[in-house]
Amino acid sequence: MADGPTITTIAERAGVSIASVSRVLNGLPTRQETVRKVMAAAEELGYVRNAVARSLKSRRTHQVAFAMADVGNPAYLAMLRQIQPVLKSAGYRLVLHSTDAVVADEIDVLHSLGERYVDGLIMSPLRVTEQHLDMLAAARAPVVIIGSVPEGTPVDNVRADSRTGVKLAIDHLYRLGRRTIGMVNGPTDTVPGAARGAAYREALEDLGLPYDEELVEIGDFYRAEGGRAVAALLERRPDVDALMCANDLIALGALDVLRAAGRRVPHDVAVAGMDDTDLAAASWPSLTSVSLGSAERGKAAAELLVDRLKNGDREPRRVTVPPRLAVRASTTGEEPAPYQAPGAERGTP
Amino acid sequence: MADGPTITTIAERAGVSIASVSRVLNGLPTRQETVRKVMAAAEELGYVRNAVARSLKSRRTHQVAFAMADVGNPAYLAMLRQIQPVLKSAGYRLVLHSTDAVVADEIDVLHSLGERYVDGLIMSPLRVTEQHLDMLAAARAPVVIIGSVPEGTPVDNVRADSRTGVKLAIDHLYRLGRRTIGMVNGPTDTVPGAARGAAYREALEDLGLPYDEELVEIGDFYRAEGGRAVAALLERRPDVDALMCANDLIALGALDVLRAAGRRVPHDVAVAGMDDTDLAAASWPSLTSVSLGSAERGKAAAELLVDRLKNGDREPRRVTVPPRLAVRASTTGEEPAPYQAPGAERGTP
DNA sequence: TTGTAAGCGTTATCAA
DNA sequence: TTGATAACGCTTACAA
Repeated sequence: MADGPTITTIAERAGVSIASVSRVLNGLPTRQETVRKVMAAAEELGYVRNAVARSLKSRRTHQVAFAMADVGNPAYLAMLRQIQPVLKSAGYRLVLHSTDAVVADEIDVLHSLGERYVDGLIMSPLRVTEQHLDMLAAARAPVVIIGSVPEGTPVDNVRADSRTGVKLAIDHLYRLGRRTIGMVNGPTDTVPGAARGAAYREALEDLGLPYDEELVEIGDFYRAEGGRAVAALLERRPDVDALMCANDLIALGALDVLRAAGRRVPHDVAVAGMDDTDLAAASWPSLTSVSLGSAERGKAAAELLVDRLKNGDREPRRVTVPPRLAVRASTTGEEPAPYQAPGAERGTP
Repeated sequence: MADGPTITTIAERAGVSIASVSRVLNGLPTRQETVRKVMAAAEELGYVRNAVARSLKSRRTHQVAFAMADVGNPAYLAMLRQIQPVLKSAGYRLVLHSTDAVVADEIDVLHSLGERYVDGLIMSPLRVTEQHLDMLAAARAPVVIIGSVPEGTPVDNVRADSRTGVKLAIDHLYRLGRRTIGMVNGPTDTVPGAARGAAYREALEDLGLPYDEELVEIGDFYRAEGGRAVAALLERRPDVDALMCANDLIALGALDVLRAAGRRVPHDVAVAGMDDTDLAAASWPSLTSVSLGSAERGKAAAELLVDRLKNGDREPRRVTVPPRLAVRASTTGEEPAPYQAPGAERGTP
């Protein structure tokens, strides 16, 4: 942990000026003999370039930040997993910010761009407030937002399409012959809750099915809460033959409760989740689930940012990632063969 | 995205020297009038300190790196989730490195400490090679290793105890009356594979049970592979009444295959996994699983590093985190009540 | 081809 | 209490 050598140390050792050292290190035209001497000295001293000093001079840190509410959330994790390699291969390090779903922390991150410790930022805010928009307009580094921003906001933007996602699932249930399709949602004062609730209603309308408030139950985006909500729904409407759950955890809660109630899935009640997390493939029966393309959104966001860091100013771009329905046993009854490898699973070590 | 103001800009605006600006900004004793002028100018200009310049001067970046094979791996994710808040509250940013299980990449990360873009590093290497040890001895910043390093290695070190972990599970199975306990392991040329295989053998010995090679099957740490291995084992030893699986994915594969074979879990065959991932609680039947304390290890590592960054040189410290057995239905047959909230689940948004 | 020197934006020393 | 100035470690004109 001794103090590292600098170009000055090398210059002395090699008997040349620091300018020559720098030139050699950067591959600029230099006399062969000088190159040799400098390389030898650098080698002997175990020289490594000081990234901070380079950044100060070049005004580039080769770092990019990714800010989201919580890495533990599978959706953000999926984004992160795609963002990382894109940045890495473009030569950027990744700085991770967890904002714990606190808006003030998000604003903080935007503000901290002024410190210039990163060249750009990818942010997936919970919701975009007025304050966000103000800060975005004044941001001191390029920002890519994963989520929706108003037309005209001067940032690149990647969005999901949860409305179409819900529709995919509802249409699927309808084609399977289900006509009494309930909805188990999370709080409707959240962005996803509101969007998914509205989408459910629209999807029914498109199919000519009546919207019935009795078939809708609001809980929270967790397994136990989801289970409770499903129990209440079943109590009220024992004739329900399908459940559209606003996320996978709620759907797992639904499976718990249906099993306890002696209802067979999908024979009596078909169940669909959303987000297509690892849990969907792990549960039994495995869970049909709508993927909103978190992985793709992460990848797109990283690519947009890298592109912008190359080409300073172009028009802000917008990318919308289409949803995808992963059909599994909880609606069709057909478990995949046990030996068939599911997607990218990860385990020990 | 205009070029940000610097202390020079402020100095001009306030009609004072840059030294005064710096003093005010750092809360050093200054005349009230000067403070006012400087603060006003800083405010108007929307000044934010340049972190890079500060770092160059102070030789501290307030950044810490965490390097592991793959964030997608639940064990590393659990570490990350604990590391993040510890660092954050200590005033450090987190730089994330995924090494993709490539040893050269790990060495690279160690080498890059010389660039001084971080004040310290937490690393969870796959295995610690000679080269690792050489680099660690010469590391240009404090390092905490999650994993085992030889006695005398000059780094703080946090380790799990997989041997005791396996023993916990085997003892549990034994107490439930199982006497023909099979082992489904991953490759034994990996560190976890070797350790868990050896621990299985020892645990049996401790109980006075014979070690029988026929009861051991090697596959890989994935669900499909695990299933295949279990099928082979069942074929050879249909009398097996319990399966110790080297991780949760293997255990899920075991559940798949046992179900397909018409064997009831746990009535005919009890199943235990390892790592206690989210999947263990999500599966059905829910999975008894050994936690090796990834979360605790992450937390301990972060705390060790923060402590060392405060108190330059103290003796290297070693922390061992004890394993814990999460008992669930795959061994006891008792599903938790559906309404009972499982651990910290995360979902939408 | 090489060296001198300025400058990136700070902090910190030293006189005034 | 303040200002001029020298670092921090690097890149890059500009001169030699």
